[in-house]
Amino acid sequence: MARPLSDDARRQMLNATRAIVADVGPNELTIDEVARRSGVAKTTIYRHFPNASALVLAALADVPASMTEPDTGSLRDDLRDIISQFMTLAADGTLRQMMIHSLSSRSSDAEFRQLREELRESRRNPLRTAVRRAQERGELPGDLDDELAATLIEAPFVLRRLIADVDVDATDIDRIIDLLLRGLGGS
Amino acid sequence: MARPLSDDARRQMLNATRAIVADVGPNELTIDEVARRSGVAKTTIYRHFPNASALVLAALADVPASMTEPDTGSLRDDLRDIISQFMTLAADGTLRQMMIHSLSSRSSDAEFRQLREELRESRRNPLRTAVRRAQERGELPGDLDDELAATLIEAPFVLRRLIADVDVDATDIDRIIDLLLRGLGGS
DNA sequence: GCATTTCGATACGGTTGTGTAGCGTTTTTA
DNA sequence: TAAAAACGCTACACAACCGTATCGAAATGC
Repeated sequence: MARPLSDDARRQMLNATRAIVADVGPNELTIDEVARRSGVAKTTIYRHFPNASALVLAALADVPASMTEPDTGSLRDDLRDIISQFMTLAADGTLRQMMIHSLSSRSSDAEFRQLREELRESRRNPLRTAVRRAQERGELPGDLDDELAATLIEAPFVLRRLIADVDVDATDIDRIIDLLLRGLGGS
Repeated sequence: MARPLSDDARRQMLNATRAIVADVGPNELTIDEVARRSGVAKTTIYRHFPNASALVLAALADVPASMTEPDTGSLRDDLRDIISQFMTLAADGTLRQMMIHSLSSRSSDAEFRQLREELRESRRNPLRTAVRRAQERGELPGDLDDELAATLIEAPFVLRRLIADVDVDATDIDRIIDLLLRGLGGS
């Protein structure tokens, strides 16, 4: 009937929310801080979202789904591509903070946990597919469990990038993939 | 000169602190809750410790250092032993909560970070040693980087036990170690 | 152009946690 | 046995943060 909710204000608060999440994580985010950083009044934020959880979920809703499945015909190249995508996606601190939060959050946050689960699957799905394709090509033994393989592959990268929070460059990726394929014992 | 600080009260509050940390983590721990669970008055807790951080550090001080280095003469058996030790140590939730906390904690907690670093090294040192011994025996190639190898080995276990929070039994350990040694590509 | 609703701003009550103060009681040292 | 200090208890001031209320000013639909 009258003045609609301002799209501009909405954008401002969502941007500020994303920045704060990437910086200190969803747990430490306060509405007051969003108001301060975005320049939007706190009361206005509450006109758009009922609480901080809804705000954070709206701000992060489109984070997953941005991973694509490669099909190069070579397992090594497929893995290289998937891991590179993941590293790019995790360059900003958001993924890391989301994971930390979903680990420590109490029971309630069902929706947040689901978001994090989508994220996990968007990372593991391409890995499993790549493994299965390699099995069909005879590059990998047919009795290899693709779930276990996906865990083994992603583990060192998740650990270094999301947990230890150290950069992983292309050289590191190549070395680790090489070891994974060959095994510690060498060819 | 007069009545000394009660050892009994100290034990009570440290026990309660450990229980709370294993349960909800250091971040969610409150002095009030420690007082409630331990039956010790809040004022008494402040007579023993200046703040919650000091209390938590005192309660967790002796957690690391409990890992021993095996030397079975076989890399596979050494790894089995190290990982089993780690799984036992991590069975109670304390390690997991400590890791989560050290990830999310703000700058300040330097001492806590150091505690976590000790923990990490107490896990990685035996791994590196086992790898080097295997290299000396000719079980592994001499040019293998033991830092990288340790990361590759520990990663899937840390990920499953501390991050995903799923149990890892002896069978899982054997399967993963087998894959690590052989590589995904099979013997 | 007029009613309606958002916007920014300030203020407020409620909640939770911190760390301290006061006080009567209990324990230990000297 | 007397001084000193811990103990438990209650109360308090302080700080953050939440979510709401109120207000004049600005923007929009009809």
